[in-house]
Amino acid sequence: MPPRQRTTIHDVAALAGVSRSAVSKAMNGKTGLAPATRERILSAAEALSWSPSPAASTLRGSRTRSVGLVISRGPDLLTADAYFAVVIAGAESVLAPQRYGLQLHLLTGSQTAEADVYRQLVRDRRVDGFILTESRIRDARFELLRDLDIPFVLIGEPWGKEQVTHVQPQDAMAGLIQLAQHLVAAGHQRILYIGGPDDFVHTGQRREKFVRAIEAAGGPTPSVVSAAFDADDARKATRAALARPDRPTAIAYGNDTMAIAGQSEAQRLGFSVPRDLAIVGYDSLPMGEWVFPTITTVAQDLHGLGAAAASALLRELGDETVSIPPVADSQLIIRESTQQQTYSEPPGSPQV
Amino acid sequence: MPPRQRTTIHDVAALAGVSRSAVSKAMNGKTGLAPATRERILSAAEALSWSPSPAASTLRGSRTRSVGLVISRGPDLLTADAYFAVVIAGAESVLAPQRYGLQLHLLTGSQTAEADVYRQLVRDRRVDGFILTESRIRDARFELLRDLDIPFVLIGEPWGKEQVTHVQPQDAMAGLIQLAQHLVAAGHQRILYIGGPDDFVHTGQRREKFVRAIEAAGGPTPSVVSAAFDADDARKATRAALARPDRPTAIAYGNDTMAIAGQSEAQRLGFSVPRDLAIVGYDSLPMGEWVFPTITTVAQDLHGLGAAAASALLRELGDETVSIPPVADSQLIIRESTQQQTYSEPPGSPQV
DNA sequence: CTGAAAGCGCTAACAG
DNA sequence: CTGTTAGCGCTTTCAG
Repeated sequence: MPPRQRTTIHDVAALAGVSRSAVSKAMNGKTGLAPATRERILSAAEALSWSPSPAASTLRGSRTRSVGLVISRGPDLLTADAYFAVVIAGAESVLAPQRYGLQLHLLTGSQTAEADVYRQLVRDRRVDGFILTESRIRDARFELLRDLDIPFVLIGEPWGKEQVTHVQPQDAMAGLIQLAQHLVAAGHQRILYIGGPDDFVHTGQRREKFVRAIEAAGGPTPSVVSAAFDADDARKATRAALARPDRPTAIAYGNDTMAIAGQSEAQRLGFSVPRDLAIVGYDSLPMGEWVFPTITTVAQDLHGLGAAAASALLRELGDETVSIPPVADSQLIIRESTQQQTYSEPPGSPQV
Repeated sequence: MPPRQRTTIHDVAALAGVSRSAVSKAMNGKTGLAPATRERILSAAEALSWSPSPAASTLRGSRTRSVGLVISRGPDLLTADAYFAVVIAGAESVLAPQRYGLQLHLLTGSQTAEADVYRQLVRDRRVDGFILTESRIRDARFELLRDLDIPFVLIGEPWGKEQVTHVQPQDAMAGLIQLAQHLVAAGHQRILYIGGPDDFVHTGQRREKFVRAIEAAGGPTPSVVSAAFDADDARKATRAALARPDRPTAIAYGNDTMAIAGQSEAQRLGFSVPRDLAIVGYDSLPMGEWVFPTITTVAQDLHGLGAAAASALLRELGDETVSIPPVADSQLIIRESTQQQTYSEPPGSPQV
């Protein structure tokens, strides 16, 4: 007795009493089929629980039904920013129902290695398009992917005047305005912004928006410094800031990771948060709720961004039926690290 | 002028002056080729920077050159345990050089959804095998994947007497023994172990090993409780434990996430760590170094586990040439949360 | 040790 | 509106 045969387009065609090309058309939503016929084919496929073999379609020159996501970071930052997990889960939530897969590549190496990964993925026809995260200044990926002639969607705002399909929150400013009002209402006189590395587009934007929001709220113009998005740098920057006689009464960080590390460093130096110092982060990673005090932050709709990016990409790939889900505005989440009465005078030196 | 042709096996055959089947053999390491010929073919492929089209190979009935990793967790835990990122990076480090891709699926839903994902991935011939993480009690995935007749490798020890290929640290006990000696040397009289949920295999093992290690080191038999691996439960368990008159002088947690959340809760209750209470975690996630005090933990070679799992899977898939890299022993990392002089008497009540 | 030939399952062009 | 046909690029017998 021969082993059970894999069901193919042929079986479905036979069951529906049509030709294989009719089945193909039905499955790919092409025109040129009587609605009744299409219906019959679709239910035959359903009955046989058949769907086109991605390998065969790919070989034939059509799509892979798979999208690529390449993440390139130092090994530590990878674990640091659980950021990605949520974005991926969001993307998955639209990809899976459309029977698309996600090829993930986690790189800890150089930029040329990154380019090679893209190139190879395209050359091997493993993906139909890419989702890019973390928009960079002078982002080399755009040109590369255009050369490779493969669609892509960026999460975040592209650098400069680049014309690239991208998704972003409706109103990225919203949460920062709330944050500014919150800080100004608390009466902070000296506010420091410790931002991430300058090679990301969002870093500068976030910083500028923060400064603008504080000014708009009638607060003192914040001073700003840059760190490297990692814990070590955030610590150093925090220590330096707190050593100054005119030390800040509030520090805002470019992300939650830095805020957590910074807050710990302040505590280690003997400062009490939020009594001596208010701390705020950005992203609203769950982690911010596990530390003491819990960290006030600006929540981004990371899941929504992942879902929107995936949808936009599917549209680029020709799936006109997919609609792009809205991304929620950013939003202030007030937690313990800023829950304090009005600051009028700088707090006394901490006892160490 | 016609558009540039994709280079195929034909071009390589022509350049090397052999037949296409010879090229195929050379690329797949099959026997039946003169070493010199093989050499010539390989360099021709190199020169044209050609490698077999995965789609064509797959269609032909050979492999996909892609492995699957399905992670199934609540949305919060996903971000919580950056654990995965390291494992994936480790796997990638062996997959990429072998030109294998990784299909990632992040699920936040039910177990039946999980089974469907496996089934579909296999049916669509999207992967050649799977890497499984987080060995579970009565793990249903084994039977499913055996039914689907697809190879897989488990990270961790399988449940019960299951015969499944798996990878694990050489000596998982090593770090716990060091930890026990460390705690016992500090003179702790009452030690509590707050473990993770009972549906994972490693949870029970870790707990038992910890208890055994403490006893072996001459310490007091620890009491144990289970939480849900998430921050909320860890907090609750911690609060309950600290409310008792015979509260512990040291709490060991099943992972760093819980330890961080637990430590914060203790601080919120007014306890000073490590003065009133020692805290230890497990995993050595970078996050443990960002909080104050930094968390003593047992480091696992997560990257090594990912790499070993990927290698083992490639071997299962017939790539006899890959060797399985060693996984480092677990190892105690002493940080601030246990750096304290000897405990003789229970500390006084904290002032709240 | 090598080459010729068949076909994996699908899609798109074209003829009916 | 439907059916026939010709490959996509590769691997694998099988005969030389």
